[in-house]
Amino acid sequence: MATVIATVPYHHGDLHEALSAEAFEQVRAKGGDAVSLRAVAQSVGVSASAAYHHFPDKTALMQEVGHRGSLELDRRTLLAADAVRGRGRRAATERLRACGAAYIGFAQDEPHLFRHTFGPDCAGSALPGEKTKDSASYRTLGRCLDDLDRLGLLGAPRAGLDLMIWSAVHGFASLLIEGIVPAEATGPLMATMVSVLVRPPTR
Amino acid sequence: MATVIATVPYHHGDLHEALSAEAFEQVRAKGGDAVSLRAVAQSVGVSASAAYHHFPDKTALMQEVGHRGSLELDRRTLLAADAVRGRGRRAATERLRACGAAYIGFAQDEPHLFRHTFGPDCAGSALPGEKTKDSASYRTLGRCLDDLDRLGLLGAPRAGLDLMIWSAVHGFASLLIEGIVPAEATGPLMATMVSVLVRPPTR
DNA sequence: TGTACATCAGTGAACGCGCGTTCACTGATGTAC
DNA sequence: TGTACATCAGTGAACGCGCGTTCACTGATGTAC
Repeated sequence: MATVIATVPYHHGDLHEALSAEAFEQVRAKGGDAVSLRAVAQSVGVSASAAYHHFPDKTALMQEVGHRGSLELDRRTLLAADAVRGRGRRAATERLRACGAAYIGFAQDEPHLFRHTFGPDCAGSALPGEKTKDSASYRTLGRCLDDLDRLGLLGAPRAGLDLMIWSAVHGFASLLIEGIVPAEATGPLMATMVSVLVRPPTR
Repeated sequence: MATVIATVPYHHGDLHEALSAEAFEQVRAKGGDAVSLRAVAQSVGVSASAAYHHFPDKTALMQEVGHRGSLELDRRTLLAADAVRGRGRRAATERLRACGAAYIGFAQDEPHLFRHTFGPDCAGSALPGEKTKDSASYRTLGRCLDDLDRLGLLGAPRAGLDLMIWSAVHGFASLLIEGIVPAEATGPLMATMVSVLVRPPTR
């Protein structure tokens, strides 16, 4: 019977990824302000200075966390929208509602991540080659509006609605996680949005 | 001719107020995260420990800053709404637009203050006897909607519109100050809001 | 196949910093007699 | 009117802390010959 001695290898393998993932997890759990580069390095089992071989400074690491956060938000909204099948009025309406609810749900489930992702340390400076403006979650909301538009259900001109609904959903999510607005208001808010945007059925 | 020796009095007069005002100013200029109790005390010309005769801890001081911030926001929105005179369709519509624009303008002019006021250090815990929910700026927006409603101009049921418009304005302001959405979009956003909420003139 | 060597990814000690908060203290104030 | 004294609002030194970042270094890796 051979004795196997598990050895921690001197070279990590993919320390960049490991640091980024650990930082993400710590931001998720404690919030961006409470995360230090030292703590992240320690959790990964590496000296703090090792991080400087992979990131120019702490800011860069934190920005990558923000990027991961927005990917997660994108994933959730897309998933919610795709889960609603059908091409009719009912489906298109429900899709918009579900997409908005998913956005808000992300903030509710992961408030630290949400704050960090849209906070001053991340938001302004998107990752190279990306403008946050055309984030996937924004585009997903837009596609829900397209569906409604195609069915002739929008009560107002299509242009500008993207931004309005994104603003409303984002603002509500922000107010919600700070306790300024109650979680129970989420359903009613999305209902109001729909009732304002979607023309009532002609019968 | 008498020589007047200006003496800094040992007792300050109103150190609570002075600290609060100085903290407000520093948050305004540098952002909440960059403000330390020590720096505030020093600016006022007092030892850091003196602050503890007036505030239980730093958090309490910062919360008071947040309160001042929301008062300023209230002041601006109210001022903007009141500046629009008249009782007709035109005035009511313009009043809503102006009120929303003032909210956004506050964020734009004082991003640090805006972030701090609605940030996790302040928002949740309102000052005793106050629920942030019925903040004056929220109520001012609501009164603009009331005006429109009274004229029969709302295209959707009145209930819920307050929250929707507040969310939209707040969300847009948040996205704006993080550079995610351009300042030029402010006008179009408010135009979209109006076009969505206000029934077109029957002619 | 074996060896010298350049390269890269780690280490750990140190620098320099500012922070919130506590503590024993002292100077000023105003009130009771 | 004068004085003793309790009260309150200051002081400044110290505690204990964790932080981001730099630096000279060393261990592992892989490639050229």
